Amino acid sequence: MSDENRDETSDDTGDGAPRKAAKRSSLSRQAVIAGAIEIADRIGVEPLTLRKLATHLGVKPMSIYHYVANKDEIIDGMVDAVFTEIEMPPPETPWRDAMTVRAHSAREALRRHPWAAGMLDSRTNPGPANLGHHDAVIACLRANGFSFALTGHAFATLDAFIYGFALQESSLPGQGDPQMTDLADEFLERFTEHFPALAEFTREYVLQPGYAFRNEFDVGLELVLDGLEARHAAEA
Amino acid sequence: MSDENRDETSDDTGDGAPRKAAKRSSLSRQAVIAGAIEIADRIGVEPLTLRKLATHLGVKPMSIYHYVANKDEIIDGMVDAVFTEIEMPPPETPWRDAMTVRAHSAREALRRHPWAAGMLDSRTNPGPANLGHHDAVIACLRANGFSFALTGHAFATLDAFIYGFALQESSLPGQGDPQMTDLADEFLERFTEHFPALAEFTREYVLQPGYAFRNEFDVGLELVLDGLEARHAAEA
DNA sequence: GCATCCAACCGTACTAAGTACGAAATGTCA
DNA sequence: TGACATTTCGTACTTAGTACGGTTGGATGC
Repeated sequence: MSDENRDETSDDTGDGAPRKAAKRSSLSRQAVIAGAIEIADRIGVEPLTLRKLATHLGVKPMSIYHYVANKDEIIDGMVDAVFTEIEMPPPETPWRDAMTVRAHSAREALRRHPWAAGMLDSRTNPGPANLGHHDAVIACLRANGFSFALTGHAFATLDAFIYGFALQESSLPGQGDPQMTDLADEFLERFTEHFPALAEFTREYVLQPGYAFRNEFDVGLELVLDGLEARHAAEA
Repeated sequence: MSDENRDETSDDTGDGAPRKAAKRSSLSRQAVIAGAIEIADRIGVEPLTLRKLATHLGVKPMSIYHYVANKDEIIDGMVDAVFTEIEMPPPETPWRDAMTVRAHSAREALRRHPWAAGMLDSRTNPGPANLGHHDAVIACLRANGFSFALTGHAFATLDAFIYGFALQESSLPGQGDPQMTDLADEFLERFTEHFPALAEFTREYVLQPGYAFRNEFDVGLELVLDGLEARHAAEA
């Protein structure tokens, strides 16, 4: 359980460190994790099994163990791979724009990989991409004159919002799902009496054409950024 | 270890099926779910098995299936039981106070049951306590003059923040853990060069006496509420 | 060319977990 | 007390993770 080598296989096209040349290898740690992500994107993490992964990769289950120690290591790798997809806050950019970019990027990544949001707990050891991303975030805020304390607040609040939003989004039934309206009708019929406010809200707002939960992200983000901006101004 | 006074009022789950009084039942759906929560609080949800649960309840595994259809139903019940512990926004209270109360209460509940935060995805069907809680939240906001749209924004943003914060908190190493400092030292030594901003932030802020991540909750919540208040005022 | 080596790959099998099926146990009521 | 319903459990099947050791085939030294 004490792993310490998180360095290898960071080269993708084999240009950098001349690791052991692949002999008849069609497999690699990268390929394993990438394959696992493909499957998880399709069916979710919980139904992801090593056997399905092996089939997907065209190998037998035990072959996988040559590249990872166990399934947990695969999951950790998957989560960190998602962080790879998140744009860093661009340097030389006002903090608010930078945070907006990275927030939207994170949200997109978590939308491509809905299983990832719920994985953030129980994954106690962050990978290098995760660390690198947060390093960049902190550097950006500090460079813009944020105190340590305000940096901490911004960091915690933005991340909580982003992850929490992704979590909510991933537990929603498919948006635009044609049967969503059916479900909602059923829902309304059965629950109007018990949950009148919720029913009314659903009927008069959520079910109206043009509503999409995902749009709430922008508003919420602006709201948080407004709050940070006010505190930043007060600090100066 | 056989203590068996489970005096739950034998009760249906609100689905309308009139359950008959248990005859020699020391078990019940309630007891099953309560036991599962106790175990999950101690060891987490993933290591929770029906066999461990059965042992904990003093019965054999298959007995559990008389009260629940399968393990998923237990998990759903557990999540909804957590919502039971969350205080509703008190009526006849200004919205900001009401939201503060329920946010802190939710956060406490999710801290008592750290496994719950990550369970919110993949649990597509909300239970009655969940629905009831959100009904009360919406009712509170609407009664305070929030438009449907602003209610939606408040709802989405607050929940995202609360869940996201709980998620972050649950993935943290134990606060006050005496070895946290050791870990941090190790962390700093190894990562200062790669992640200078993160390292500095950790050294100069996180490791300072008096810092506790949980305090970030209050600041973040105020921040969100400030934003909502401004928009509410603009709406009037 | 050939023996050797070693990484890559896989066959087998063990353990644990969810749970189907039906039997056994036990309490209620006529 | 016996018929019956409810509750509990014994057995066993299936799938998953993975330990362990064997097999394979290209690169290397002779």
